Amino acid sequence: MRQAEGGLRERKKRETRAALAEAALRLALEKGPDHVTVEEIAEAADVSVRTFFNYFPHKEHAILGRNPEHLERALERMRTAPAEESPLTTMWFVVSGVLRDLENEGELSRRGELIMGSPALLYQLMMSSFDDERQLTAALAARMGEPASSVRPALIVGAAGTACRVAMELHKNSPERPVSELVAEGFHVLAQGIDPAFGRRR
Amino acid sequence: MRQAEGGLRERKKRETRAALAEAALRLALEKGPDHVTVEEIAEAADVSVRTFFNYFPHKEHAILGRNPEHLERALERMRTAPAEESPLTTMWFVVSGVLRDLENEGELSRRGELIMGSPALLYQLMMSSFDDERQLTAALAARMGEPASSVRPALIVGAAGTACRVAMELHKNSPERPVSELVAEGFHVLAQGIDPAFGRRR
DNA sequence: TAATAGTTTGCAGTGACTGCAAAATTCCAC
DNA sequence: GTGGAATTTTGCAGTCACTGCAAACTATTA
Repeated sequence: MRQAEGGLRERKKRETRAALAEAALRLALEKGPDHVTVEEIAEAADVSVRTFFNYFPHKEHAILGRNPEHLERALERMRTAPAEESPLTTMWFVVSGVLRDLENEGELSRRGELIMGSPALLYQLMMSSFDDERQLTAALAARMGEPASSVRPALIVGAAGTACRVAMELHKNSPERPVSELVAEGFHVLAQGIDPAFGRRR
Repeated sequence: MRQAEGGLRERKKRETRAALAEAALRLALEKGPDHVTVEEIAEAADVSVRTFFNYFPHKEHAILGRNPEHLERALERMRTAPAEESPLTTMWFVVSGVLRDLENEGELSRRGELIMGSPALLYQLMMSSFDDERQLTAALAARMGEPASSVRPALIVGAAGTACRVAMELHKNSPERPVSELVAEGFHVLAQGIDPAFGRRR
């Protein structure tokens, strides 16, 4: 019988994965993401290099240590949102949920600057974000009763992501403003219209 | 005396660069971006592999073959925009200028689907876009008389980029709608407010 | 035409990543 | 417990991207 949770095998896999992610993050913080080799990470987690690649497709993925639960919870939040909630409001709750998750795990401060300081990491983060965006867009379009090919749902999800990225970037230069505050401001600007005078003379 | 344009040396450099970019694009279209090796590209352009890396930092950069003139023209457009033009309108002209440039070069159709089909290319494009974004943001913030740390200019530039990306993605699934039309729709949605009901019940 | 400055190239090396097949480990039925 | 099935780990060989270095080459210019 297949036991997905309790078995020794499953537990060991979780442990190995966690050990690799932890080692990757620690070493990246210590030595800078570009100066860590997969060999070191594997060694620190006490497995072979080959095993590392059984768990993660590349170094960056391990450092990012993305938690698949976040996306699941985000999609769940979207599915169960009250019908009368407007789309960007839903995205707002989704995003703040993820931010809260990250803060609870202490990951936000720990990984934030690391990511923003490394093109390779930012790139991989966005890469995996695109997958998420696609799923979120599909879910949001469904919620809004719009076809998958319409611009608005995709733009809402994309712009929300942009607001997060911009917030992280600005936070890097103005650390006194917390990310969540910057994100909130971004959402408000988006909501009201980024530029009401568009196409007209102001 | 330094002669930046006419010299044989300069011309040869331009030719080599063009030959490499052309070979990279042709081979990527032929065999798929992931199945081209730098060795093949260099061979097709009749230079050594090492020389390839003197011109481009990585394979993707050569395939993208980004034209630095586009950014320059974009920044120029922004600098010379009439004072009474609203920020997103300025971005609109900037973006349509680039789109027109790309269309004139026949690059849009040729590279568009290639890029959207390859994660590595899309990431690389975005990465180089980030640099552009930073410069555009700075220029736009200056134009708007806002500090570099404020959210709105960064969000306008970022959201404009998102509109372009979303347009490319949607165009891939609905080729009958031209990219420029999708971009235009995106800008209008952004301008009016992506979600006027944000934070309220609708 | 000779010195100089800039470009190309080969070479050696590091490091990411993959496929394959053998070895080790866990699982499960008996 | 034990044995065979299923799964995971590992080593190994190999490909490819990319870098630094120093030698060979080529255009420039005095």
